[in-house]
Amino acid sequence: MSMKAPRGTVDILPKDAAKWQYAENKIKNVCNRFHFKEIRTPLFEHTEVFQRGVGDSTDIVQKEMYTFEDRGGRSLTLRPEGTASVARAFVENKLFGDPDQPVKLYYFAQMFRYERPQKGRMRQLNQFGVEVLGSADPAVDAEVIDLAMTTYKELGLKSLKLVINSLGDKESRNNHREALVKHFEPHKEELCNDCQTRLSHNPLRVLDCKTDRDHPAMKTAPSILEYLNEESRLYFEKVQEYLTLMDIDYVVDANLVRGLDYYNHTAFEIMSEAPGFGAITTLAGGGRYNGLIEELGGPNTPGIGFGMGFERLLMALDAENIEIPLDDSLDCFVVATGSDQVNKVATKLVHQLRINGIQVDKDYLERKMKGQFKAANRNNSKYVLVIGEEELESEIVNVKEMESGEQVEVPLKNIVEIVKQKLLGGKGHE
RNA sequence: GCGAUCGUGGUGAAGUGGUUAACACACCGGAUUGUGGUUCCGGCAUGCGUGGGUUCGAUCCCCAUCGGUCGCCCCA
Repeated sequence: MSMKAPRGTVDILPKDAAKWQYAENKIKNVCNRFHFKEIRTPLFEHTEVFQRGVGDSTDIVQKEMYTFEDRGGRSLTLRPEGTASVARAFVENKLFGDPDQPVKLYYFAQMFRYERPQKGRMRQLNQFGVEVLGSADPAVDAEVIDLAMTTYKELGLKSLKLVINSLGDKESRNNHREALVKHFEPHKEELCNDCQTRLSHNPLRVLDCKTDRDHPAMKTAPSILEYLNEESRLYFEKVQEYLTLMDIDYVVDANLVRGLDYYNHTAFEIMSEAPGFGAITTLAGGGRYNGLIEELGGPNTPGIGFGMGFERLLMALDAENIEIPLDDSLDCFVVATGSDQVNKVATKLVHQLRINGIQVDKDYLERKMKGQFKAANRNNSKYVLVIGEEELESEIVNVKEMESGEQVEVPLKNIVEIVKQKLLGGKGHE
């Protein structure tokens, strides 16, 4: 086999696609109740959107982007995440001028990151995400977190852990940054290579390092929480108050540092604690980004959002053995054997049933009657209609209920009506 | 980018330096000349990831390459 899907991509075949649809519908239902509206942005953007939106110092921009030049010599990039695109769309379409503020958006989108694939990490991945633009109310932070937790809970997940932190506002961040550099500078030689560069570019991420996590200096490092100014501290407290009154359990982790440059104030991650989930446990991550819109040329507008990995969501459902209710039954299968004329009548019958709202299929491989019944059986068909030479002549069709094996004769012209009645009479059909 | 491991038919999987590569499931057909889920019988046509090398001979040995899986970094 020479034609293969590119590395890090997968085909989602019908059996799995049904699960995706199920989860998507559940999530859309939650979004609707939270009064979020869908937004769809392009699959690719000018590279600059991500360089400025996500941040030049991030791993995503530095080594994970699918960037290419189009025929006009423009540098374009397949989106590696959702927030920058939505922010760009917000600015470009002047949504800040919409009387309905804040603007509450959600999206389902493919993302692309050039990485080595492994469990829960693909080069093309799917995310459900949410962005709220135009409000700096801590209740919005709580609402966004609530939305994420609600979707997980309604899908049946139980082993969840919500971790939150505050990165503070610009002033707090700068003060903390200085303190961090001062703290780690004397130990610089003892830290790993990555951390040595992090120290100058983004010292916050040193705290996140797993190689040096046991270094003594790590434990005595200044916590961001101690450097929050009054305003930032109060903000963070408010967010926690709201979470508590909504009965959302959380853990504060001062070392939670999100990888993207644009975050400030609230940062959070939701992880799965289900056994056998694999090395990667983060299901969703997000945070507040109050300077981003301005950075992209819009007015000073606060924002917050999260991205939720769809593949990881399905993995988590699997890890917790949550059955997804899938209806793979078929209303009706038309079995036809005989002359060309029989096939014509059968084809017309199938069409008529379908336009009358009935789910129907038939054989297209010239199988024998037995084979056609097997096919009907394989497709969990509730009813089988048999048409052959005899039926053609008498204009009476055999309607067989597969489960009971009962069979009745129905005049061809009444068939749609009768099948409809039977399906409605039988319970469980929607 | 680094590391480990694997790569046999539609699927799951045995296997060996040497004329016909098991078995199971699935699928199709027949027994039952127009009725399924059980049973029995039969069929499934140059194939052992790809390219080199060693050898009289390689699916099996060596090298390379591609790909899958898992892990590191980082993240969804």
